[in-house]
Amino acid sequence: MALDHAILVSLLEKPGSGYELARRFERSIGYFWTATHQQIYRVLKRMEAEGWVDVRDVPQYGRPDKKEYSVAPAGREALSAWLAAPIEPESVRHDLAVKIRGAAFDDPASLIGEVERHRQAHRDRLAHYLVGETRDFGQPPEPEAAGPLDAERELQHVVLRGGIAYERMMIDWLDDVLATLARFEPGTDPDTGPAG
Amino acid sequence: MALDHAILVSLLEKPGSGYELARRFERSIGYFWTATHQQIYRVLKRMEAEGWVDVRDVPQYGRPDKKEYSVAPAGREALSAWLAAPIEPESVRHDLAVKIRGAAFDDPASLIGEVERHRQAHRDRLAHYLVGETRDFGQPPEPEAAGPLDAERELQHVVLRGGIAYERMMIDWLDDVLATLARFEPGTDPDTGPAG
DNA sequence: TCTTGCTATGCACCTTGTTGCATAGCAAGC
DNA sequence: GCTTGCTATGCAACAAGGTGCATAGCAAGA
Repeated sequence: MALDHAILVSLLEKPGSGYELARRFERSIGYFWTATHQQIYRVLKRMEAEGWVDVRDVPQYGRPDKKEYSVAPAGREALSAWLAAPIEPESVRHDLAVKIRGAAFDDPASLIGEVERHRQAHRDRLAHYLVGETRDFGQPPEPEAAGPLDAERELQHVVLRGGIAYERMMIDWLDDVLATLARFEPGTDPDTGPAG
Repeated sequence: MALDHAILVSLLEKPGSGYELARRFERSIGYFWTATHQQIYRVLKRMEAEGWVDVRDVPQYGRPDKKEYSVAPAGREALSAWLAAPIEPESVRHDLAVKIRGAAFDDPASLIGEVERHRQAHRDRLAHYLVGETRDFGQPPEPEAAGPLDAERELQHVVLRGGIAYERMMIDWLDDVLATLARFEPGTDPDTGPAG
């Protein structure tokens, strides 16, 4: 299970509470791994029991207290072991591709609106990534650290570049899909005919 | 749940047994939706109980008999309803991206072999797609059917083009990842130091 | 005062997905 | 006769993920 490891990586990048992790999973990490706050709290509890993370109660003023989690040595070891073990290339699940092939047995043209909606979502996400890239990686590292490479920064950047490449590819492909769908007349259900 | 609908689409393209569907999910459909034979048999059973599919016992010689499933009218309606309902853009889960960001806290260079393995898997899949594209879509549709568009064929092709674009994007990105990882010295664990 | 809304944590239940195993027909080879 | 291997279907148990709901502190505004 990689949710464990995604949380460990996030906590190594910066310790935080379950709530804060859930916010991160709506942003940066969430671009390549999704999780609800329920899953996160559950996994944190289990990892605490296994000694992978340490907890610290943090009193707060003006808002409820929180539990700040950080990675324990056993957690680092578990992450190292996972990094060293080979994993299978991801198994994809594209609902939209199922819909597109399914549209052949319904009305292809009626799918155009849905595809446009997805295209817009990918455009929005791309724009968001590009803003983040300029903000976080627009300038060269830090003025004083001209020598050694900052692994955390460089690797975060290459993952972000992957996200950007993915969104661009998706937008181009969805344009292709739209052009293909547009070649069909509305109401061309192969079974019920043009009249529905 | 889209597995139901993926199975319905596959059965509309061609009726078949659970076993045959499982084989398809290792090939064409499996490129954008994965399922084991266990899931398929379970879903087929449920869809049969709901009247979405019809079953026909097919005696076979030289091998065990099979049950051939086909889509019933209620199944077509369920598929139509799903096609008309908006879905959320997919939630991605990229283990490899978690590994890449995690490598910043371990030895980045030690991830090179794993990334190369994934790159090769994507090259293999791309080659496989391209062979299939030439085989199935290399020639224009059918000589006699020069008039109306074949929705099933065109939409299968645009989905395949999406798979091809995805694999090409991944290969390019993994080249970028490899170039990035190569800039780190082996054994540069930020905590244990170069000596390990 | 009451409501709204954000922060913060968590339980219970249900659905999905995965793993391991079991059964059985039939063919081919040793 | 025995084993191996492919076709074909399925159960049981478990792991993972998702939905709905509950609780609670605190601030701001109607």
